Amino acid sequence: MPPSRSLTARERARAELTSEIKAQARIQLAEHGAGGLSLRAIARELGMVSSAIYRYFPSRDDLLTALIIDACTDLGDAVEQAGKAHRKPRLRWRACCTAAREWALEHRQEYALIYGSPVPGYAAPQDTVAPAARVPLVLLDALRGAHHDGQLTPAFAGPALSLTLKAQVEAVAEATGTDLPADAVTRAILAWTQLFGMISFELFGQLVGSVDPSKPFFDHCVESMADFVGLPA
Amino acid sequence: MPPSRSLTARERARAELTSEIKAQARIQLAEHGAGGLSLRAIARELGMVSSAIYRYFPSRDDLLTALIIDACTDLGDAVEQAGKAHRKPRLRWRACCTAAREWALEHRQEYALIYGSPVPGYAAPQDTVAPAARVPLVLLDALRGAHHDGQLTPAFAGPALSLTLKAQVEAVAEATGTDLPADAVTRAILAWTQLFGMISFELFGQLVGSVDPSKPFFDHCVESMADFVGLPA
DNA sequence: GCAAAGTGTGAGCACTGCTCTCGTTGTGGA
DNA sequence: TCCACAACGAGAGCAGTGCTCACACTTTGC
Repeated sequence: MPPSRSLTARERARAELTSEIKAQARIQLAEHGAGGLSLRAIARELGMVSSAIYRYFPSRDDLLTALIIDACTDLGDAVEQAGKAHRKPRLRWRACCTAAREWALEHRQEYALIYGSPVPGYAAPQDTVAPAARVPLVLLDALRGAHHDGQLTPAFAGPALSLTLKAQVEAVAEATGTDLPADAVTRAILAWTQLFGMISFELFGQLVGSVDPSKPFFDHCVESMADFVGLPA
Repeated sequence: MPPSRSLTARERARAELTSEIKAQARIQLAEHGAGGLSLRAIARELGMVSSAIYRYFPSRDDLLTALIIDACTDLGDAVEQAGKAHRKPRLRWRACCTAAREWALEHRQEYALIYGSPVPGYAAPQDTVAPAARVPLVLLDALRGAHHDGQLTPAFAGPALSLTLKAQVEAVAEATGTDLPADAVTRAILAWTQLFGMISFELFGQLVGSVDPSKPFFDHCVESMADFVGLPA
């Protein structure tokens, strides 16, 4: 009975098996995609009976949800870490975008889990919203750096914000604790959708007939959008 | 034995049943999503035995592929028709973008089929590429209209195209038979990825914490991107 | 008129998610 | 130290799936 020092044997075993299941699930995910993920196959591979899995995950969808959350955190870590490596806002922006794409290329099925179509009757709305929000936060942070240096100068004025949009965006700014003007936040969200639109198109094969391989196009867009949001060269 | 005038009774029956199957499939698709599409359930609903379906579609994936192609054509029709309703390039651009979003909102599961994660070990690459290319073609066409009037003036210069990208984009221009400069085509592709990135984010629930409901944001982005590609007001 | 092709039937295989019961085993309190 | 209890794994079983096959029956084209 370890009072504070650690977990009981059973708890350790549980934690270990839980992550073993998830690891095996990730393997199957990479091989057969989200649709081909089978609890029975995982159990078989782990040398246990299928019903035992249900001691750890109440249902297949719960396993999927756990994988989604893990994937979000993993992607968030990758992007955050890439951002931290640079101080100059534009370099930071570049690094974040590139890191997102590279993570996606290395974890195709997990990316599809997060940004593809919601697989079941989509199970996981709330638990995944916080970890999924990390990437746009990092992008906003790059903008904030430039803004504080007085160097955030959008490439062109652009249309004025409607009242509803302005209110929404100001709520976002408040929630994320940023002091960027509504206009800049809006541009950042636009760039965010562009970034993941581009990555999704590349991964899901929508660009095959046109700009494929897509790295040159991707790099160009990252620069274009950096100009668009107003990051100094 | 109708020599030229029409199809034989069997052929008519076949065509009819084929589309009945697809219709029932679309119903199930809208209700349970792509993962929940069941051949047996379709057969049951149509009052036939499940194995009979295989006379019409060799496999579940083939049915899915047929649905994807139908969805692409449907979306393409909607966007093209919306485009045709306007002569002024910017209005045309607006109409196309809005039509794409509205179609997506009205056909969520079918949209997910086309632009979501490739469901199986993705089955359908070649047959779907032509119909899927129609939307970007319509967008390019709006640009072409402005270009011919000498009114296509991008909002800012933007980064220069790398050699590889330039070559790729010129190949796209040639393949689509447009005389737009490489720079304009690149901007159009960027806008295309932004458009569908935004729609996907809205449909797949990525915008819930931020700009939701998304119409104001969508409209703003459409205008922003119209400025970006250089469409005159 | 008749062989051939097309079509619906029903049984069956291998697989899935999930539930339930039944022994076993580790846990924490008395 | 013992013991009740919770957690756990095993195995059978249910309902559902995609898909195949041999079998009848009907339409087609020569």
